[in-house]
Amino acid sequence: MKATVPVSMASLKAACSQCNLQELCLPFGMSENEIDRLDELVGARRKIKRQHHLYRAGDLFEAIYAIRAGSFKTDVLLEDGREQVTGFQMTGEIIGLDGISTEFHTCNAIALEDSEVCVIPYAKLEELSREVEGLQHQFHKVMSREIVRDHGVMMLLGSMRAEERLAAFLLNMSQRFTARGFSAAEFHLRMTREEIGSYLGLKLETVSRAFSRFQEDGLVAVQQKHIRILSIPGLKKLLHHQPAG
Amino acid sequence: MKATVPVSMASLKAACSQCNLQELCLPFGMSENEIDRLDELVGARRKIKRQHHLYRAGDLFEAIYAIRAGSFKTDVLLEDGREQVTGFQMTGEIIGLDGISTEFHTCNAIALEDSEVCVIPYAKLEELSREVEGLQHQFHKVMSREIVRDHGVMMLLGSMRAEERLAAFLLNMSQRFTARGFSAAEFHLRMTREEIGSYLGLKLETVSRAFSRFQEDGLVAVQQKHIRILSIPGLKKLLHHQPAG
DNA sequence: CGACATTTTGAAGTGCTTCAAGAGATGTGG
DNA sequence: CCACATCTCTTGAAGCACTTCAAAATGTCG
Repeated sequence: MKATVPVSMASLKAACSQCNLQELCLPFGMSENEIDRLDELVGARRKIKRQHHLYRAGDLFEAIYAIRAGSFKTDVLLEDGREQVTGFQMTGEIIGLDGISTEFHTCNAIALEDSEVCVIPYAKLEELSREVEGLQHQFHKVMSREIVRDHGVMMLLGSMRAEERLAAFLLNMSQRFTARGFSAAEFHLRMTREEIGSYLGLKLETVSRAFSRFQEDGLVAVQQKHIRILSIPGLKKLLHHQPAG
Repeated sequence: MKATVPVSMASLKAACSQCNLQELCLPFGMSENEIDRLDELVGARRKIKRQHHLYRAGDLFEAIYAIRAGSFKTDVLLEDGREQVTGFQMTGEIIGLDGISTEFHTCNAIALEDSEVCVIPYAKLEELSREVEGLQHQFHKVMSREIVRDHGVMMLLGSMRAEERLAAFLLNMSQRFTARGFSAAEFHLRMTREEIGSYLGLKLETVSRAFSRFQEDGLVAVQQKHIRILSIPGLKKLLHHQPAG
C-alpha cells in the first residue's frame, strides 16, 4: 500500500485543470498552461446547504465563487422587507462580483439546493491576473457579461408584459440548461413561483397564471417545478410581437 | 517666440494627471505616480454633439470612454421598437463596459447635450493594468460599481411604485450632482420625461403626474427640466414606507 | 415668428395585484 | 409508513395603479 495524505471532503482543493466545467467557467478561452496556473489560485471548495447563505449583504468581501454544483439566487432586501431577486446562478457561473466595489457584499446569495462552490480569494485573483493575460481577459469578460445580463433584466422589467417576461425567463433557463448538456425542452426549476415573481417584477399569482396560460396555449407542460417546453418558437414569438401594436 | 506644435481641438491629448475630475473618474484612489502612467493610456478626446451616438449596439468594441464634459444615456432597443434606457451617465463616469463581453457593444450611448469624452483604448488598458496595480484595482471597482448600480435599478423596476421610483431617481441625481460640486437641491435634468419614464419603467404621463404630485405635496418645485428639491427627507420617506403595509 | 417637440392634465380602459379559499406537494415525528 | 403540519401552487373575484387616448398649454429652435 502507498502512503496517502488524509483528505477531508470539506477542504478538498479545487483544480480547474481537472474540472469538467471549464467551458462554462472562468477558464473558458484560456490556454492549457494558463489554466494550470489557475490551480494556484482557486482555494478550497465549500458546501452550502439548501436555503443557506453563501454570503450576506454587509459581509466583508474576500473572495468570489465559482459554482461547482447546485444553484443560487441573489437578492437585495429593502428596509421594509421587500425582496428583489437580482439573479439565478447555475454551475460554472461566477458569483460575488458585487463585493469588489465597496469591499463589502451588497446582496445576499442563497443556495436553491445543496450546492458547492470553489472559493477564489480576490486578492490572489488580482495578483495572478496581472501575470496571466488570459485570466485577466477572461475575468473582465465575466464582469462585463454580468453587466450585459443586467441590462437584459432591466429591459424585461421596464418594457415587457407579464407573459413576455415569463417567456424570456423560460427561454433563458432553457438556453443555460442546454449549455450544460441538459435538455433544452425539459428541466426542473429550483426556485419557487414567488422567487420567479420577484425576479420578474410580478406577484407569484401572476406567474402562476402565466404558466397556466402557456399550458392552455400548448406552449409548455407545467407540473409544479417540472417544465417541459412544447414550442420554443412559440415562446419566442411572444417576445417579438408588440402587444398593443 | 517658441516653436509650437499645431494642435487641433479634436485630437487634444487628454491628461488624467491634469484633470479636475480625478476624484470621480478612473484615477480615484490611485497614487500620483500611478496617475502619471495613466497619461500614456488615455488617447484623444472626442466631442459628441447633442443627440449623436458615442457608439451603437453592434459596433466593434475598441475603447471605453471617460466622460469629460456633458452627459449621456445608454439604451437597448427591442426589435419591435421598444426602448429601455439602462442608465444616465455624468462627468467622470466610465461608459462602454458592456462591450468587453462580446467585443461588440450591446447598447447605444447617446449624448444628452454637447459632450466630450476621453477615449481609453481597451487593449492598452488591459496591458497597463497588468503593470499598474492601482489601475487594475480601480478598474475592477468601476465595473463592480456598475453591477451594484444595476441591481439598484432592478430593485426600482421590480419592487417600487411609480412615486417611489421617481423619488429614488431624484435622490440619485441629487447625490451625483453633489459629488460634482453642484447643488444637491437645485439642478437641470438633461433628459426628457419620456427618457426618465423609459429608465423607470413608466410612461411619460405617469412621470409627469408624479412630478405634479410631488409639487402639490411641497416636496419639489418643478419647472420643466429645472428641479428644485424642497425636502430631501420628504423624498427619502417615500422610499422607506411600504405603501400597502 | 411659426413649426415642432415637450409637458401637463383629464377621462376611460386594462393588466396586474390583492384578497381569499382550496388543492397539491413536502417534510417530520411517532 | 402514515398522520399532521407546513409550504407551495392554482384559481376566482374585486380593486387599483398605471396606461392609453386625447387635447391644450408651454417651451424650444431654426
